[in-house]
Amino acid sequence: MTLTVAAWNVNSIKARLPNVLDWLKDKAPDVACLQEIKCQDEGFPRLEIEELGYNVETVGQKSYNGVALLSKRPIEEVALRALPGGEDDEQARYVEAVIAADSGPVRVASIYLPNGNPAPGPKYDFKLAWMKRLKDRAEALLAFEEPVILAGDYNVIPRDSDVHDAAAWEGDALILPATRDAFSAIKWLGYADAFEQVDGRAHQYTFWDYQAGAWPKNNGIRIDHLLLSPQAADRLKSVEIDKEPRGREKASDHTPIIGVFEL
DNA sequence: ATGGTCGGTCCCCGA
Repeated sequence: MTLTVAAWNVNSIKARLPNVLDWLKDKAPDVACLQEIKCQDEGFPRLEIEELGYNVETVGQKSYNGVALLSKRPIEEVALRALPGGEDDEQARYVEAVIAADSGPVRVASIYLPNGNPAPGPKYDFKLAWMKRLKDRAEALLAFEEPVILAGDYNVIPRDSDVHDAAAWEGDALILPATRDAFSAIKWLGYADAFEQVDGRAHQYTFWDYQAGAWPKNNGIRIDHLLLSPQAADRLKSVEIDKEPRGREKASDHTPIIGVFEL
């Protein structure tokens, strides 16, 4: 059996609801990790999404951030609603759950990694500290030896071939060497970037700024990723960036990435 | 080019 797992930064679930519902009906992913829902838990359009056959878990926040995890399969356990180690971190950026797939438990996290601009500065320090906490959690998860899919908006451009013009992004928190090093450090633990695992693909993007005609000019960046534990990477069949939602009216500035697993 | 984009809001801030 296949399990499809998607990540999509929707940039406000309320502003995006018709687009999100259309996309869920059309693509019907088994699991959808949403970021930047920009609402509190009680404001999330839970009923409309449950009607499409999803179990819904949210970690909401007023105005900013907020993540959701939607699953057609039963959610056995919500393991975490925040990354450990952030005693004074109030930002809603992480939810991790165990999904009951046909092959057994699959652990999925919906991740909204801090943007970090301007860099240097306190926001960039917060980004790097958050990435260290994510690395620590990713390392702990390897001990379970189960399929783990860390899906979301990482705000990291991994390679120069993941941006239309790397020079235009020089100095940005999404591309700085320390940002890439922190992202690589998670991969070196033993996690695979699902998209990079497929050879020969470059200059495919998941985000295009609303400004300056970035979408029609295809001035994009690839910052939404699926990181896979070995047990998930072994079962990866395909991964695609679904550009259709970005071309619609009232589009998010991000578009979904969808992984298909034999799980 | 003299603006140039959104979304959520105490009318600017974050992306």
